[in-house]
Amino acid sequence: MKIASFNINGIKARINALTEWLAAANPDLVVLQEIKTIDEGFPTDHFADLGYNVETHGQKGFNGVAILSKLPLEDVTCGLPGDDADEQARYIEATVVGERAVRVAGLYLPNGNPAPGPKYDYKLAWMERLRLRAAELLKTEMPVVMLGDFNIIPEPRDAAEPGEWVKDALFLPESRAAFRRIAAQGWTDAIRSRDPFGTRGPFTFWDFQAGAWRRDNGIRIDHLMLSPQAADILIECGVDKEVRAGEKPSDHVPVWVDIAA
DNA sequence: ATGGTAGTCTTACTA
Repeated sequence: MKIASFNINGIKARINALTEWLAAANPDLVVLQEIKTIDEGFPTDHFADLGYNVETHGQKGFNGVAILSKLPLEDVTCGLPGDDADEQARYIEATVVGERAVRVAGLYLPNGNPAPGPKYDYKLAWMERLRLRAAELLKTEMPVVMLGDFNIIPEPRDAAEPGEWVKDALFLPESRAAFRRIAAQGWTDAIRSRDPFGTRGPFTFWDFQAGAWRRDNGIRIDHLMLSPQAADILIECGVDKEVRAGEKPSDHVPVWVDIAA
């Protein structure tokens, strides 16, 4: 079962790029971030015609997450538990049943800039809520794939120019510690696990500004976190870097994992 | 110190 994550930065602007990537990569399930539309504005019928079941958790103008899945989705829940007053659409979970049931948690973690400030406080509070939810997911002892745009650069080797990020919410020590605290519950960072001693990249995001793509000034912020039961059945994973060179690209590229499920 | 680019349904805000 091939499970992917793609921050598309606006479904209206990215419908062609997403459709082309789906045809090329043929994922069984993909979680999307930054759909930037309300549920009613999502082109559900278009993706249904391509053979995908569609679940959306949208919001007007900003944020918004979704799941496209060839296999039926069960027990879909929208929103990260822990704050009923949080109106930002950044989290969706579902169970997908192939040869066995897999719980998928798709997330768009707050950016947090500028730091310090209220946006950074929201990021850290959101990560604490995610830590609690992640612990609950591990308790199920199901294969769980928790994936999406984490807006976290875990280590200096995950940035082409780490020095440019030292005051950024994506790389501040407190951000990285919060991410590490979740990972240390028992999650495997799939991409890093395939190249544990790698010294640079692979990157998943290149800013639209300042020629970042041309200069390969990227960062790795889209992550595939596997529960122990999911890590045990890991076959392969990857980053579809070539998508960034396509027509009207997102600033992120897809990341994917293939598991025996 | 600043700017650089892209998306949304704003004429600002987010990233």
